[in-house]
Amino acid sequence: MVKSTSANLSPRKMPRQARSQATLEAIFQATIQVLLSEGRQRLTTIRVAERAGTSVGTLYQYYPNKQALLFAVVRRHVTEVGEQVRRAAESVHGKPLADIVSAVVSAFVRAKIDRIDEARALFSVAGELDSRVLVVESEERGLAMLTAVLRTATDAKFDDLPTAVYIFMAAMIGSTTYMIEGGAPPSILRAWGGQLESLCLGYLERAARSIHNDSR
Amino acid sequence: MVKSTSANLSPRKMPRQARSQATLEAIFQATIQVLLSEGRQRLTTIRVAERAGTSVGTLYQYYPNKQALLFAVVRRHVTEVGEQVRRAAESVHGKPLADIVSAVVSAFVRAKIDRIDEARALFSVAGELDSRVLVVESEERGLAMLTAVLRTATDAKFDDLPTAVYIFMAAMIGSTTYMIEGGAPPSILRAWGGQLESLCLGYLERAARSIHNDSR
Amino acid sequence: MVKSTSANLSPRKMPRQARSQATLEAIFQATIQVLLSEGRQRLTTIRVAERAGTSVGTLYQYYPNKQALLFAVVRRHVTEVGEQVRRAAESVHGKPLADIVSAVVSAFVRAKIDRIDEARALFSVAGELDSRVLVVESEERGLAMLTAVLRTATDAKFDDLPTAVYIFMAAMIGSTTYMIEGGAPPSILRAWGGQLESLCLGYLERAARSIHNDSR
Amino acid sequence: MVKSTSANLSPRKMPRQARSQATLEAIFQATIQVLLSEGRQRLTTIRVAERAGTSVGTLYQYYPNKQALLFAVVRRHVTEVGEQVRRAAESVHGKPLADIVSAVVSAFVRAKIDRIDEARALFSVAGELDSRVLVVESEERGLAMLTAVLRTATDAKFDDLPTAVYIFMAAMIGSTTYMIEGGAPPSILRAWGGQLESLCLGYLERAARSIHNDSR
DNA sequence: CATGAATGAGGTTTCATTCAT
DNA sequence: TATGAATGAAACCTCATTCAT
Repeated sequence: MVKSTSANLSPRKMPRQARSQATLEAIFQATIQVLLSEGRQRLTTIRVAERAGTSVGTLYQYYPNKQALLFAVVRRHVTEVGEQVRRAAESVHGKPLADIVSAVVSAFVRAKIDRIDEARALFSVAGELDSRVLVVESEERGLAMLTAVLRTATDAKFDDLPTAVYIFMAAMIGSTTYMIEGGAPPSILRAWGGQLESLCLGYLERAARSIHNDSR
Repeated sequence: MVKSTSANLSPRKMPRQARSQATLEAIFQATIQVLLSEGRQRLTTIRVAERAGTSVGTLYQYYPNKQALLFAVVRRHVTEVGEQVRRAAESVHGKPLADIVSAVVSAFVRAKIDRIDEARALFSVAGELDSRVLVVESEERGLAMLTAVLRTATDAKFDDLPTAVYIFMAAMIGSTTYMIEGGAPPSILRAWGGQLESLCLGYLERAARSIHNDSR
Repeated sequence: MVKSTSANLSPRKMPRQARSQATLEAIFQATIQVLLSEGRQRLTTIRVAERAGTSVGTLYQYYPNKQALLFAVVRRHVTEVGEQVRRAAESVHGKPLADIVSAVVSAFVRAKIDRIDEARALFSVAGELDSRVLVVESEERGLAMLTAVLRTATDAKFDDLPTAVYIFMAAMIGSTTYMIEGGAPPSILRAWGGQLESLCLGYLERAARSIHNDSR
Repeated sequence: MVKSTSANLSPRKMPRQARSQATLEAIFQATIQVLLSEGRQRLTTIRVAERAGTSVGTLYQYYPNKQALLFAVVRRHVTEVGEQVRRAAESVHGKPLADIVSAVVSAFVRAKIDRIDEARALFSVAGELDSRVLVVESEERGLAMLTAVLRTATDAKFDDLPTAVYIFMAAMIGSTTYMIEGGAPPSILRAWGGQLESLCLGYLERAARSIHNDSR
């Protein structure tokens, strides 16, 4: 078995033919499905190949080993969610705090819920050391991005911006993960966007010396 | 869905001899240590026994199977953290919201940080279905407890208490998990109690029709 | 009583490639050989695989577990012996008692002796509950078959046919098993067919009201 | 584990104190009970000790190893059954064939049925090499004994006495084993003595030059 | 003597990975 | 390229036996 060295975790090839592309995607989706239906412990290469409608041999043509498969699932998820949030953040540069929080939180929640299967599958892999690498990378990009946009808020200045941003992110990501994974009731799931916005905004307002503080 | 055998997850015997008691505890601690140093995937019964300074055979005298070992770790953690929070909550019945949040949050944070090894170990097992059972149970007790205490807050009434409590808990547990697991810098770790209190209180004040709302 | 899991005792796949077919048969024969040379207690999957010239992994591609291996050996033996006897019995419908007994007994003895390795191997597994299932099934078919043919005997009618048939079968199978397993001397082994015929015919004549009883 | 060398199979001590005697017997009976209720594969020393109401340690005070336990069960059974038959045979020296067969067969059947638990338990151990040794020994004594008594039959002389005796024994023991183990219906079980007598006598009369052959 | 905790070899089974077809 | 049979290391778990208490 391949030990968790950081080598060899990237896909083997990016095939140009359409058929190969389809196979690759089928394997990718199958990985998620097996993770959801069987759990991390029962995720085997043969099961994935079967669910994808191919054979193990073919699977190994695209991914050098099993870790790479998990890596791919995690990477795609965090990349895409990150991308959605980045776009939202860019569109509210230089707006008031409430607008920024609203845009960022709702983009995040939408992205997660659109990919809820991926999110849950990812969770069962969260304990894995190798997946952590990707998540930490993405976390750093997220912190930088949020720091940048919050600095432009027209109506709030933060004494300790790094801390505020960290808590913001922890609240947004952590509590959403808790909810998705904990099997929250539909009523909560529906209200999630608004509640999370309230949670984050409530915190950030407390953390900011609001510019109009005195005029209240 | 992941199959849940649910068979025989309770410890095999509670031995009376002092030697046995020590062995039992050594195995318990070894499980946590191996989980932390090697991760869930590399947690093997032999490795646990070795780290505990015994043999596999002995391990199996106390736990009927590997799942039971994990079960024991998770159960003890959630039980003890839950207990700390419960005590704190009882001591602030009928106090103002800020006091309640402060007491609950700081009890939770203290309990988690006192058991930070257990908490991290628990995380790498979070994906396992069997552990979920315990966590869900404990969640339900937590919700009931928080609902009860928040109802007694002298200065806040909630239109939608169930939702507010759920978000409160998700924020408290979820973001703490995120932080502990994400490897937060010491500066954050130190500030955690206060920040988390701010996060939760900010939210709950927004969610409450504050009694003195008008007099502001 | 011995617990009967009764799960998954049928072979895993019937492969089409010639290589696989050969492997399957090699494993089958190896099971018998190991049973004979080492006994049931020392029949291990690794030993079987080694003797078959393959690896354990391969063994498990064909049989889902060890029980299934034993099951296969027993099933094939009782099926084939049963088949031989059935054919012999059909060929003597409507003949005199002596002819019927002669045909049935000699077919049985020949079938057993032709497969004497299987027969001995089977014996060391006889205590196993799962094998009993098959044997009992085959016993029932045997009783039905013998009942049918004895009813057509031209020169004998039985007051209590069910009992007579049962004793006939018990004598035929039981004493042959005893002999094969007890390590009878070659002289006995050679004479077995005739002696067993004598044993069974002696009994059945006593059990029948012989039609020509009076004219003797 | 002790390999099946023929060493060390005898009980460790024959205790004189009554309490020890009782313990020894309890272990003996427990072995049979476990064999019947769990099967050979699940016969473990701990299970036997528990069922006997003692501890493994104590068990090992009386038997040097597990094989010795099985050995003891088998030995006692074959010894006692053999003894019953021997007494019956002695009582019919110099009597007619029918009397001899009747005495021997009914003694055998009675002895077996009186110890039917032992008989069944013994069966699940039959495949074991070590038990075979005892059975073969006892078989030899049996053959000698039956040869001796049949030679005194007043009304029958055998051309090939060794063969006749062997078949007699195989029929008696083999078919009884088949019946007991096959789970014969009660009707058969009740009729067994008479039927078996008929079986054996039918054969032996055919095998003998009956002295009064001419006078028929 | 009795107990039962401890040991660890050995058995069963799974699964990532390779490679001949 | 695709397939899936083969491999064997490694995981889980059991149990005969010993020995300190």
